[in-house]
Amino acid sequence: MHNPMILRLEHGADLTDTDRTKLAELSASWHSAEAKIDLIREYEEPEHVRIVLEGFACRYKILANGRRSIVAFLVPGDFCDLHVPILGEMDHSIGTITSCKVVEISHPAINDVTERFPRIARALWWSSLVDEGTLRAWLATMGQLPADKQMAHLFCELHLRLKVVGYVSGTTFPMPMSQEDLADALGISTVHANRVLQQLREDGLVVLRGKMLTIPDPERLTEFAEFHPNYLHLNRKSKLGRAMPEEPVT
Amino acid sequence: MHNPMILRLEHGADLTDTDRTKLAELSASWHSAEAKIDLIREYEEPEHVRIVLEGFACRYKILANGRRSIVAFLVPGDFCDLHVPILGEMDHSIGTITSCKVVEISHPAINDVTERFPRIARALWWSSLVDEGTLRAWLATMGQLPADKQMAHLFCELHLRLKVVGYVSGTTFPMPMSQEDLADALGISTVHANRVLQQLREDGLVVLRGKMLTIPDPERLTEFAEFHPNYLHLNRKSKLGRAMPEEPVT
DNA sequence: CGTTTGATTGACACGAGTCAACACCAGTGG
DNA sequence: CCACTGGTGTTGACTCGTGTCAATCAAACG
Repeated sequence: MHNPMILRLEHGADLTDTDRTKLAELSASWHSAEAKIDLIREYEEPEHVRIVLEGFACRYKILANGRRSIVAFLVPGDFCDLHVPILGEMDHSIGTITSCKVVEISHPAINDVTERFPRIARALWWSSLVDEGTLRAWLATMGQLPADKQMAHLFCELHLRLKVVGYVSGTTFPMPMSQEDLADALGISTVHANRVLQQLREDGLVVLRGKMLTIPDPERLTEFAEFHPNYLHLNRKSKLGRAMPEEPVT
Repeated sequence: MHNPMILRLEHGADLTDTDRTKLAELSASWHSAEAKIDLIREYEEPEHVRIVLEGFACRYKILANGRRSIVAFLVPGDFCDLHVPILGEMDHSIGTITSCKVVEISHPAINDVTERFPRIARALWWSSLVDEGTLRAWLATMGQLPADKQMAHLFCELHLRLKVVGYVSGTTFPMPMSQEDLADALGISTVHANRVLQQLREDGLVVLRGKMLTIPDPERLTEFAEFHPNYLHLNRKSKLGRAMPEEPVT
């Protein structure tokens, strides 16, 4: 099963084959989105829930001074707007970073699924709560850690999240964010993002070639970043150490 | 109806009298908690869901360097750990700021209510999603705004949230956080928090006497802070302008 | 009343922002 | 095929917001 959404949701509930089949069915028809476009904008009230099946995107807000603040990265398998059926209006925008494959599911379809498939409902609930935990972790690191550790923390998180959906081979994974994206996510200037990234490379903590990032010594990076993955709540499955099949994905 | 939880949840769903009665029943038996103690600690798996009926508390994380990061303030009517039934382990701690009245509801009781009272279920879902929106707003302001605007933004938010639960009279409301609390929430040093707060007072943006904060000119403060309350998703009810009864609470 | 916690102040250091230039592609079009 | 372009990454010089350390003051408290 290569569907990243399903791979991820497995961590949120004990899915059955029936559940998986239903999820696969839901994500069968996707459409493409270009890189660097908005999928949804703040104040809109989207008609459906979207899932990123392939590619990278981000949640962001534009502040009054014109600056962009990225408040989350979306990787394959992530939901864009599970909250919309309840909240109505978007309180942030979602934009693609790379080109993406996106699934759209109507609200009625979501309601139907959550009513008929309680384990899926639980997994969606879990997914939303993990997003919340991730926000808390970002807030804590952004508030208290210097920029180099923040960036290292982000890389640790991406490493783990991408491993879950099978995008990591060895300790190498795609990291298509530009330095501006990183800067907007960490709340620093692009110039500073550049310097911090250089420092991490000089120190041998990360290797960045093309858009692929390699972590030569994950333990060292984890310690440096003060990264504690508990907020991702992946413990339902075995430790992830090498428990996940390492299937490189194009 | 003076129950702050109910006042708040009214914004998340169209509650009926039956719903309100049930909610009142759930929060009938509370217990007191002292100021400056932990209600729940990270890594624990609490047995029940807690609600702050009276008093102020905060969610926080302690980082490896020993610093405390406050990632949310809890005001009367807020839930402590709605997510625990799904996530299991806490990924942060909750500590009181003032003494509090706290309600504890067992997981089975919560499950029972959400199954039998769909509007309440929807309101709880809403509550959790608003928490998430608030985290996004904090992350954006913390990342991009200077400390003085951050603090002003926090005051605007507290003003509105407390107005919903009837804790605002005129434009004055309780603000019992110490400067250290504010500093830990904004990710700045206590010294800087002190100076920023002084500046806001000098500029006449806020008046702080005792533990009561007054906003002489809400519009001016809102503009200064670049505060957009859309992330609190209170629009279900009328504008809140003076729609809320102004009932000062001790 | 001493003791303690929280608020305030000053001097100094440093992380990070800003501005501005320049280098390095990849894509485009003549 | 090669200039031109725009996006991205890189670098240096200077400024400024904030942190740190340390001392003092004020108010709350047992």
